[in-house]
Amino acid sequence: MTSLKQIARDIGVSTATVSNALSGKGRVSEELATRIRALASELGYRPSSAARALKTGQSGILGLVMPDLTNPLFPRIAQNISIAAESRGLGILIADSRGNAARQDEALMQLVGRGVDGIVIVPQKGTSPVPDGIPAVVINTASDPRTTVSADHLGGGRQLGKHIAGLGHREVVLLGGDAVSEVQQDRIRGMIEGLGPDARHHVAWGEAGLDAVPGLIEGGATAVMATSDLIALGAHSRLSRAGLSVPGDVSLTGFDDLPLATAMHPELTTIAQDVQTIAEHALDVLARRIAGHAPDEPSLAVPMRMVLRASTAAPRARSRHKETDQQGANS
Amino acid sequence: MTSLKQIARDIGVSTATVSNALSGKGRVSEELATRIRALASELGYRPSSAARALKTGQSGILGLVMPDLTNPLFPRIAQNISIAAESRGLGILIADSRGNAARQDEALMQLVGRGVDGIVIVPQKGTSPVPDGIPAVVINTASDPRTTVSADHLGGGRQLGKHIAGLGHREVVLLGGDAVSEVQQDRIRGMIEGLGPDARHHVAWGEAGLDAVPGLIEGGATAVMATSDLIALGAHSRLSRAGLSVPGDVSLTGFDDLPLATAMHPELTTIAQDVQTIAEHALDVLARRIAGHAPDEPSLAVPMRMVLRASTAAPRARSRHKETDQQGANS
DNA sequence: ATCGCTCGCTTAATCGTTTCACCAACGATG
DNA sequence: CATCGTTGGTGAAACGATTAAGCGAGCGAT
Repeated sequence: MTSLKQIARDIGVSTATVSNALSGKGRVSEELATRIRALASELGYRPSSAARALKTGQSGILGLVMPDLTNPLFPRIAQNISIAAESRGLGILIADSRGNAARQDEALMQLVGRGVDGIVIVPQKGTSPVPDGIPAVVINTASDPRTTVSADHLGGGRQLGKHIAGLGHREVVLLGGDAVSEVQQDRIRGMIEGLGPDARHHVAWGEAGLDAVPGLIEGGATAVMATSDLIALGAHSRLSRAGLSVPGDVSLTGFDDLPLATAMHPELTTIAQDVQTIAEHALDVLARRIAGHAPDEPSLAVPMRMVLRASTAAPRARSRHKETDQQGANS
Repeated sequence: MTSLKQIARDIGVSTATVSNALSGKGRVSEELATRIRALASELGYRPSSAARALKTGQSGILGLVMPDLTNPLFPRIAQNISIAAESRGLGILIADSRGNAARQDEALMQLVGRGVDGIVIVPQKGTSPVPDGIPAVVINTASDPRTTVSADHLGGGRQLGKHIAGLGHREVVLLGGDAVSEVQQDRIRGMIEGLGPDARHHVAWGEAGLDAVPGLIEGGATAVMATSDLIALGAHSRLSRAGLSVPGDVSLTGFDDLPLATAMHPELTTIAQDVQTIAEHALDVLARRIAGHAPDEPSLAVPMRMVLRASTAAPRARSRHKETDQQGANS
């Protein structure tokens, strides 16, 4: 490894001068500076990040705590955080908390121990860790007061709900995967608001909820809104199997705009997070916190973008409309 | 931040003694050692990783270069690498090369610049970077000579091929996403070998390939084998739309056992990579390379595990079997 | 001729840890 | 009693970069 000392000796100046020449900070004659830069690049000089971190107290590395990388949405966040970090000259050290709240805290401490300058947290379902002694931002849902930035899940649900209601649907199945997740609760709340008071809705969760879908349709519902594209796919399969076509008999919406949304036929109407904006904002705030400013900023909800595809349409006029056979509660 | 010096001053010994007591390396009386450890944990002492890295020349951090985090398979690899690294006391610095070969080299250099001890590379399609001056391992496909460890894509294809042939299928559509990818080529080669000489096959690529599926089935094929679950999903949708049922009319297989494989109905027969073993092996080799041993090890192909689900069955006897209408070439 | 200023560079301290060489004390040994 | 080995510790030099302070030289202004 070539060090400042090497270059300094070769050229015949002090290390301070070399440092100044390369960083452009002190006063160095232009002629000498170019000579130094030339030699540095010729020797393939790379400053030791360890030494720099030791001296400056900044590692230039951020920690990223993810609940579970295998959930298809999180990698998108990870990728965008990573890109945003890179454009700021920062690196990303990831820690996967593997769906476990205890591991989440441990991961946090590990990152701190490795000397990261700040931490981005996408918390486990139901938790909101508040790390102390280190700048951090939290990406979750706007309804969580400790969140720094998030997609506007509520508003996203509202958009989809309005879309479905606008098509004329008056009885809708709302399908969630996990009732513990605040994100999913927000999405469903939003959908309900968007549907408005004139539409009936049935909320169903998990595998059992999926299995209940054909029955609910038979009971008069004309649309299924899922809190994730994956769940929508499950619903679609069950509908096909029951002989119901999308969007002919049933309209179907997802959430997140995963790759599978376009792999399905019909392609899925869904709603996409603006992950890039979220990542940018998160890093902006984090940078400010690291710099010591802005101890408390209001949390930001980034609007979601609806992606209209082929899985939604106006409800088909039914021959026999069972008004009475309503399952589930209106809440 | 509490430093060794602090503790040393508080207890009244030298920093060397504190360092020895905490690391258990030098000779320190048991009584003093416990006293030091007690104070250290009381003050919440965290050794400065920067200082340690500077002194020892080892950062304890590995770099991970990924082609594209949004591809659903890679996060699984990332997660397992991250877990394997953690159990070895190492951290993972990720770099996403965003489907771009130039960015891949750049990411590599960035990681080196950040002082990582070694690098794990999952290369872009068609590339095999050989970073110089730093220990590295490559995860790709066994047919690439520069690969360190990979899933046995060839063998996996073979297993699926045998399964399909064993069910009695004699005319099969092989569906790939991207002909440039060596991994997909290996998978298809394996499938062909597994099907054996008695079965006819049609190889088709990409979107156009997907659209050709119903026609090929009409022409007499009774099974579709895709090189990825996502592609299988696309095929499934097109089959349903054409009025063909799975597995009644057509058997369907995927690759990778993504979450969507069980979200579909029928659940998809597919084949899973043993990502954990791959990650473990990769890190073992990398650790040895970092330690300076084992400059060249034979590349390892980790067997894949077939997951039999509901999307495959024996072909239904056809009323009119068009022997002649064969599209595509047998290679 | 002298003062003060800027320019261009050097000196040296510092970040926190690790590690090697050395030393003092002390009991055991020949 | 001189010698040896062991125990428990200290001192100090690194690792590589940053940065404040200092210093001689040249030069224009007074």
